[in-house]
Amino acid sequence: MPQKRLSIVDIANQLNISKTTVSFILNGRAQEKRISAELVERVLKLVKEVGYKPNSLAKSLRTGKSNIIGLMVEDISNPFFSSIARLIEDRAYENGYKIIYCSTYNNTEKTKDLIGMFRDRHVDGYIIAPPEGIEDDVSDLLKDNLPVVLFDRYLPLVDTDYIIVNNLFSAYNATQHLIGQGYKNIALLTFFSNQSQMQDRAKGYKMALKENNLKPILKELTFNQNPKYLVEPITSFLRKRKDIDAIIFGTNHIGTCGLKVINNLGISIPSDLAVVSFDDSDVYELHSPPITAISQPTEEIANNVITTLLSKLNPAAENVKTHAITLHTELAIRGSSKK
Amino acid sequence: MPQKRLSIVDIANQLNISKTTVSFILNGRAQEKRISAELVERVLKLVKEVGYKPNSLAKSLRTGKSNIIGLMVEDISNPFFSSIARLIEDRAYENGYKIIYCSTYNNTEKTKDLIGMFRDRHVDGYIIAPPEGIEDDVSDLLKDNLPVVLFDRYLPLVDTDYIIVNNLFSAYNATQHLIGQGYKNIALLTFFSNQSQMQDRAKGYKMALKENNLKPILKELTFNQNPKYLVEPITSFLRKRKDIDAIIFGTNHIGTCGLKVINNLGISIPSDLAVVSFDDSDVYELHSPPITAISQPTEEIANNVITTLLSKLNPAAENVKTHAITLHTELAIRGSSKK
DNA sequence: TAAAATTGAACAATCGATTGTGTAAATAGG
DNA sequence: CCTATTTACACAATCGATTGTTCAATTTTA
Repeated sequence: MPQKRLSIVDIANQLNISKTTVSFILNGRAQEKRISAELVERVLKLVKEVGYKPNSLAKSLRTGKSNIIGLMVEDISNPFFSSIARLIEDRAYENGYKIIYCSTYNNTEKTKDLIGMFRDRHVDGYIIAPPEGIEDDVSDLLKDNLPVVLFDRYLPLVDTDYIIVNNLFSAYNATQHLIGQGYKNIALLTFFSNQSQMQDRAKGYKMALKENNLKPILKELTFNQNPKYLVEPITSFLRKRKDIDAIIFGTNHIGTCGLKVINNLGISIPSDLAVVSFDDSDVYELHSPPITAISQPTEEIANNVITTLLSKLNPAAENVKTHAITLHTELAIRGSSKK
Repeated sequence: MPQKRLSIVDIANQLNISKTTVSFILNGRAQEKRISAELVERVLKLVKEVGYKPNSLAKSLRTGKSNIIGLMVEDISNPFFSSIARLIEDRAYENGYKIIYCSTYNNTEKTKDLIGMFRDRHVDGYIIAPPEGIEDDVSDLLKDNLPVVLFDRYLPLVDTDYIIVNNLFSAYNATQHLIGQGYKNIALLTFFSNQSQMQDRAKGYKMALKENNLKPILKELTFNQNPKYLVEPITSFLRKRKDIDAIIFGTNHIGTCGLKVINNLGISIPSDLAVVSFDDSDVYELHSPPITAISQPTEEIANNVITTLLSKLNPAAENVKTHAITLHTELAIRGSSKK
C-alpha cells in the first residue's frame, strides 16, 4: 500500500503547532520569526525522523521558482554537446538546480515548442544553443525577465548573454595551417546554416584563402543528425572533386562521417587529402593518422555558461550587465605534414 | 514589463463564466458535462487568441501527475548512454512526456540523492541504469506504485521491469571469436563492479576460456569516468603483461582509453595484440585497423525501455506483468585476423 | 399544470506549500 | 499595578489548477 506522502500539515499536527511555524523553521526563518530554539529542535527532529520532504511542486506554485534550468542543445548524442551538458549538469546540481534538457536538432519549430514547454514548467533559466529563427521567442523570454544564456552560437539581433568561441579566427588559423603546409585546394565541408558559428567559420576560411590568393571550395550540406543522409552527399562530393588536396570539416559530426567516406573511398590521409576538423573528439585522436582538430574548451564553455546563468538567477545581482564571452580554441596539430 | 501570465480565472472572468467550466472545456469534458457547443467555441477561441497555457505546476499539484520521466544514466557524455537518451527523449516527447536526466557516475550515494530529487519533483516514471546498492530505494519506488524500468543492468533482488542484452553470451561469443583466430592469452580489461552486466561479461569470458582450457587474465579497474585515471593503470598493465596476445575491453569507455594507451606504447593491432571491445562506436569503426566490437542495439533498447514505461504509465493497463527483456548484440567483426 | 427529469453551469474544497496580518501570553517600563 | 512591548506563534489568503456537489432554469412527462 502506497504510504501517502507526508505534508507540512502532518508535521504540524503531530506537534500540535501551526504549519506556518513549520514552514518558517524549515526555511531558516526561525530566528527572524522569533521561534523558540526548543521548538525548532523538536520540529527538525520529527522532520528527520519521518523523512519529511517538502513538495517542491507546491513550493514552486507558491514561490514561482522551480529550481530547474532548461538546457537546449543541438543533439545530446553529439559528444561536443553531451560533454558540455554533463559539466553544466554537475555545476547545476551543486547549486541546487536541476536540468531539463532536450535536443533541438536545429529545428526552429521544435525549438519554439520546447521553449513553450519549458515556460509551462516554469523553469528558472534557459541555456540554449539556438537554431535560426527563434529571435522572437528568446526576446519574449527576456521581456519577461527570464534569464537566458546562449552558447555555441548567438543571435546577433537579440541582446543576450552568450558564450562562444572565436570561430572566425579558429577557421582562419586552421586554414592558414593547411596553407602553410603547402596545400592549395582546400575545401570546407559544412552545414548550410545561417547560425553565427557556421557563418564565422566559413568567413575565417575564406579570409585565409583570399589572403593567399587561393579560391574557396565550399560544400554546404543540409543539416541532418543521421549519418546516412550525410554519407551520400559527401561521397559524391569527394568523388567529383579529385582536385582538392585538403579538407576542413565544419563540425565533428561532419568530420566523423567524412572520415568514414574517406576510408570507404580508399583515400589516404594526408598523402591524398589532408584533413582538419572543427571540434576535437576521441575519433580524431585515435585515427590513423591522427586528425588535426580545432579543439573547443568544453569545460571552460560549460563553466562560463553556468556561472553566467547562476549569477543572473541570483536575486542579489540585480542589474548584471549582459555578458558576451568569446573563448579561444586550440588547434590540436596531429600527424605529419605532406610536404 | 513582464506581462503576468494569464490564469484560468482570467479566461473565466473575461467571458463571465466560471473557471470550472473553462477547466472542463479545456480538458475535453465539455460533452460529458453538457456544456453548450456555442460556449465551448467561445472559450477555445479566447484561449487561442490570448495564448493561454494552463500552469502545469498547478495541474501537477492537483492531479499528482507531472508528465515528467526521470532518466538516470551512468554518464550522459558516454555515447552509448547519450544515444539511448536521445531516442528515449524523442519517444517521450511524442507521447507528451518530458525527460529530466542526470548522470549517476555509478555513485550509490549520488544516485540515492537523485532518486530523492526525482520523487520531490513527482516524476511519473523512472528509467534507471542502476549502480550497485540502490535495491532498497528502487523497492521503495515500487512499493509506492511508481513505474520503474531498469536498463543496461538490473537488480537481481528486485522484481522490476528491465531491458538488457545477453551479456554473458556476447562475451562468450566474442571470446570464442578470438580463440577461433588462434589467440591463447586473452585478457579482459573491465571495471571492478558487481553490476549484473559486468558480472555477466566476465562470466561469459571465463566460460569460453575454460571450455578451451585457457586461463583467464582478468584486470579490473576502479570505475572512473575521467580518462586520466584509467590511462595510468592500463598502461602499467599492458607493460607488465607482455604475454597477452588479445584483449577484450569491457566497455566503450575502457576501450577508448585502452586504444590510446596501445597507441602510446606503440603496440600494433592485431599483430602484437588483437582487440575486441564491448559497445560499438565511431572510434572503433574508424580506427586503423578497425576494431571488432560487440554492438548493442541501442535503438531497440531505447524503444523497449520507453514502450515498457509508457505501458505502465497508461492507467488502462492496470496489471501489466513484469517484463524482463533480453536483447541480442551483434559481433561487428572488423579487420583481418592475425594468423 | 404540477412534478420530474434534464440541461448548463457555478460553488467551494482541495493539492501543499508561503507569507502578511493578527493575537494571546510573557516581559518590561513607569 | 497598569500599560506598552516583545515574544512566540496561529489564521487565513494565495498560487492555478481539478472535481464532487449543488442548483437554477428549462424541458419533458403525466
